[in-house]
Amino acid sequence: MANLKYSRQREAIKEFLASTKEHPTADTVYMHVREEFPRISLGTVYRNLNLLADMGEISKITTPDGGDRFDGTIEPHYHVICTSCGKVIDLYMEPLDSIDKLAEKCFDGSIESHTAMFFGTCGDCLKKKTK
Amino acid sequence: MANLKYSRQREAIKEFLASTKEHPTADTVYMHVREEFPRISLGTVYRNLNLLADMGEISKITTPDGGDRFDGTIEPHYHVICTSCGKVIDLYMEPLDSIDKLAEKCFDGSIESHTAMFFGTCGDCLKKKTK
DNA sequence: CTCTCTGCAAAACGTTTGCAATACT
DNA sequence: AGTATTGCAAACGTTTTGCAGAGAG
Repeated sequence: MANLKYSRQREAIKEFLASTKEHPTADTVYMHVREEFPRISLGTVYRNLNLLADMGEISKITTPDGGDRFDGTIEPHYHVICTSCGKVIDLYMEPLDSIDKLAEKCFDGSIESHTAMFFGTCGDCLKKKTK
Repeated sequence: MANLKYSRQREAIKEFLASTKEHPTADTVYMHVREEFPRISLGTVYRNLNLLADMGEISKITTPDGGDRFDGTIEPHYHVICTSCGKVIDLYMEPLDSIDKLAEKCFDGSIESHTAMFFGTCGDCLKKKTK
């Protein structure tokens, strides 16, 4: 894990993720980074996204509707998926660490972490519905 | 949605799911149902799993390590994925409805539901580690 | 010089779909 | 008879991988 060499492509991927609040798919990252590196390949994008996620520098979000999404921040937070427009939205609320303890009581084993994801209608879509 | 005809294959799929506490992938369901219906196709298994999930008769579990899993019960409960053996284990704890309200306070929109999934080491794997 | 990283293309993987035949009502 | 469902095979979208060459240390 320490045998890591610098790569401009990886840096660009990281920078792009840091610059957006969206939660791009690997393909979207590819499209954008390609503006700076026209010859970059999708394979390289995937390799670096996985590498960065494994190193804990970015996070990988598994969604129920196929196609993982990536998030430039590893600050603990949750996500809401808008059931109307499909957007993935950051939800900064206090980490629900307590539910791990709750879960542990009901589980034959030991809980290390959790993920949670919310479904609902985002502000923009709510407005459109009211019209 | 009301134009639904009985099918022995669908019934067998439902029965198999009801008979197991595991959380089989579509392929595992296919393997088992094939014992009774040797000519059933994977496409049919997928079509029925999705149909049953849409009707709310079974549930579909999205996991981070590719390959959805299916659960014969729709009773609200959570799941733990063992980081050691990969098993998906039922976790019956009081539904965390309160976290929806918590989330709503931090969200510009309205929350309808949530999913949560835990990661940890199951009892069996803990024992093996102790040895 | 060595070892990692890249681009490319092919393959793997899980899932969906079009079609003609079959089963249900 | 009419229509939902099936088996089959092909297609799909996403992700991974093998390889030879380029780039970093």
